Amino acid sequence: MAIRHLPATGRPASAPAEEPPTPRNAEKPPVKWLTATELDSWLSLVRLMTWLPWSIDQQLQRDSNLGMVEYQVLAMLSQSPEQTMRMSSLAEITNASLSRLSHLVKRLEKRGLVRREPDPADGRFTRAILTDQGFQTLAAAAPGHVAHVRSLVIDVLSPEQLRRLGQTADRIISRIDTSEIN
Amino acid sequence: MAIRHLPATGRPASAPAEEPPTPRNAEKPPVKWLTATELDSWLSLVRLMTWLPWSIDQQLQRDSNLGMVEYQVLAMLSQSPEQTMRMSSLAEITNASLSRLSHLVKRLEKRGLVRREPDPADGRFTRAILTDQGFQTLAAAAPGHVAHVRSLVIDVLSPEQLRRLGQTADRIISRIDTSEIN
DNA sequence: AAACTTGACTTGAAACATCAAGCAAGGGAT
DNA sequence: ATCCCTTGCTTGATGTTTCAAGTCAAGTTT
Repeated sequence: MAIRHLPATGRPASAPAEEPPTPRNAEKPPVKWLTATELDSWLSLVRLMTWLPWSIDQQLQRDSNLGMVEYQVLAMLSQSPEQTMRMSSLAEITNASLSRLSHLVKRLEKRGLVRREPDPADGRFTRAILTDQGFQTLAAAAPGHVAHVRSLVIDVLSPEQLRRLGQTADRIISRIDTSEIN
Repeated sequence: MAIRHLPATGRPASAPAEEPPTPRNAEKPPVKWLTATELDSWLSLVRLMTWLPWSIDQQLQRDSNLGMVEYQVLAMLSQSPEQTMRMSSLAEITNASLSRLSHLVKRLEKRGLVRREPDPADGRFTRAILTDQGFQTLAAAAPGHVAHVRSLVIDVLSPEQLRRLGQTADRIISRIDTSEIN
């Protein structure tokens, strides 16, 4: 008797076995298990969510000694007026908790890539500021990162496929947003 | 002067600013930066990879006190003959390092959801075995998990969209596989 | 049959993330 | 003015992951 449902990752090679759904007994809505095709697609997506970030991290770490979130922080700062952003905005944009970001930025600060100061306008905010060295680091990391993203994603899909992928992603994200509100 | 490239997550609301590519000077291949549309799609994908796993984890943790990998471990075991798998297979399938899996399974073992024993056939392998209680836990967690996956992904896409999404994911994954080999 | 090598883990320390408090600045409300 | 309350972090303890060794069973060599 198996639970016919889900997450199994595994590189393409190993496909998960299929089985009939568990017998339902109780009176609650009888659980709409996934069909075989749905399951397949879902598992592909799970694999993607598992391996793609891993691969991106891998490349960044290896070539530039940066994790993806750290890269994002630097990248976002570099695009902001005065290379500056509030901690809270950075946190939101990178999906890091404030706490995580605080620790992380402290480490970046120790490495000299970022500087922090209280916002003169409102002392509650902390402004994170990209240093020169931080910019250099980012500039050095960017080409390799872009090349990697291209070779894994952009260049293996047709423009049309890529566009659709993006739209589908947005669709799912919007569902997450609304489901997380209540 | 900004680095015109990438990862910025942020909930749908905040869109990252665009800027011209950094001037190239050196003699290396001149970096094919992403076009605006490519960047958009890529950022959507990054958001998906950031938030979807987060949301799944969230639900599992809240309702069943399990992380996604733990769930996967239980699920994979439940589908295996004798509810048993070798650590190495589990590691591969869940994309956990052996070390991570070892720690993780130790915790599951402490919770009584899994048992371990050396493979009688070859003492180098360790077999992880789903306990009864582990199965109960999984069975209790599955319906909510499936419902969540449905509401975020399966039920918001047409069968055709879902199929395409899965295929695209596979395509990217296969690129990762080959790129990681060398 | 030692002496190696390999494969499959396990372990402990260090890096990092999460969680629960704490703290300080800026508004109100009284 | 003083007392709350909220906001935006920061910190320390705790938990998890990663990293570098270490262990131990099976082969392989010699």
